[in-house]
Amino acid sequence: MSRDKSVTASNDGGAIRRPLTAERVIVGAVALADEIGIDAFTIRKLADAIDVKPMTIYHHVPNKEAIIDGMVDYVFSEIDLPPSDLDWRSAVLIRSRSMRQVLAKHPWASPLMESRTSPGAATLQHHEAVLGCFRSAGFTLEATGHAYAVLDAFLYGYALQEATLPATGGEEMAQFAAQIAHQMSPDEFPHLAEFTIEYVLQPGYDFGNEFEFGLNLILDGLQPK
Amino acid sequence: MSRDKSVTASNDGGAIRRPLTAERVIVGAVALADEIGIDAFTIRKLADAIDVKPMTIYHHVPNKEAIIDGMVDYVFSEIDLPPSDLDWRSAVLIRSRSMRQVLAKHPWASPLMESRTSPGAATLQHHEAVLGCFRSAGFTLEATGHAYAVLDAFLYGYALQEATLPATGGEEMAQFAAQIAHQMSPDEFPHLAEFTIEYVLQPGYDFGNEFEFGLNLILDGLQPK
DNA sequence: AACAATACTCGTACAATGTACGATAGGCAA
DNA sequence: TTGCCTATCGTACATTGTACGAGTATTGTT
Repeated sequence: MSRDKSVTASNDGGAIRRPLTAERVIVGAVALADEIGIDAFTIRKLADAIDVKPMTIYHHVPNKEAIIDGMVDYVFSEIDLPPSDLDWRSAVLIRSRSMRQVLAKHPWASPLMESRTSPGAATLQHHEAVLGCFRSAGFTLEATGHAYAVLDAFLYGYALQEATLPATGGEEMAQFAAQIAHQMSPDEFPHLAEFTIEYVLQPGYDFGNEFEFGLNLILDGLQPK
Repeated sequence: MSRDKSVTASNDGGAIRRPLTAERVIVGAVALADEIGIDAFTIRKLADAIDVKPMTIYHHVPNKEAIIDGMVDYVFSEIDLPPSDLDWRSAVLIRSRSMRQVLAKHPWASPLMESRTSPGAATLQHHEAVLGCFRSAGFTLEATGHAYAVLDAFLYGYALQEATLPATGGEEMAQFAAQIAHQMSPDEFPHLAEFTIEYVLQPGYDFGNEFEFGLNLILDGLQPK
């Protein structure tokens, strides 16, 4: 707001003022969304974050939708591809764990990733690699379709659930569950009360553990057919 | 549903002008969101849809967030609970299929249902019934936690995927896939091209079939422990 | 060196949104 | 009647995405 727009400053007053690029917009957008969430994410705040004025952004990107497309593709680019020199189970395990980690870092991403209709390059490369992993292992096209559908449904759904939790296993978690528990009477919801108090609120509980259980269950159920 | 709390049934100038209620707001909101999607859903459009002026709504509901909370709880209320007189597998199958159907009717719902922090009555009743179903079947608390986590991750994730598709198995579907296929060169993405052209675009293909496969795979992997 | 074309940056403005703040009108009790 | 409560609404304001065009810096051509 009150920044002196250095008309002077031959070398630009210390800060390098290289031209903005679409990529810098996207990277800044991802960082901002991580910080304040997708709902609070606005063009004006993004402009502040990357230190330009709002309308500058529109010279590098057509509109907000395109920014979100770029953010999604960026997230895809962060996910490790299944290594092609391993058996399919190990390879899928690796990319699945990586995907979980990435989606946990960007809680806003999961609902968007499956709902974009114009995939970027990284998105296509990702799907290519996963499909290739199954096909090379001898999965039929049908078996591949089955496998990919269940697996990704689980991964996206799990990310969705995990995104709600404050911080798995921590103090906030207990506080959160306790607040929920407070809203229900044990008479009306006996199983819910039991589950919350005698399981979720117990010291060792960590929702994160459910991931490996589910992932292994699904992988156990898949075969090349 | 068809409650009629008309204090005075006497006519009101031709059109029945019974007072607005919070429930009518919610029901109208769900219908409107089904029609135009959650992003386009605004208070003004909702007001038009239920034939009042925008600010009238705020006399029955504190704000837009509360409307969304109500919408989510309404969606939960539509899902069949697992019948308590069946074995756990059949009971869970029924509620899962119902859930899929309901979430397909309300494509905007899945990302919201897992991210609300103030559950309504129907939401609590739903979780109570599902937990009770597992517990009554002899599942330990831990096994119940595992089971519920995988299962719902799959259901929400599947709903997310299904929400993207235009209309499964139809003409639009093929058109959609063809458009995607157009964006990728078969040289760069051979597996993606193969999968799309020789499987997805094939006459008999219907993504909806993946649901039963995944659901059964998961149920097969669950046990009371 | 001069100058035109181009590439960026930004100020201003507008329509659409959520919603705060009353102003109103009808019903009912006294 | 008078006064109060409930439900509806008109107006207004801050916040959003972004169209338009005016500035400034950079580059290419001569």
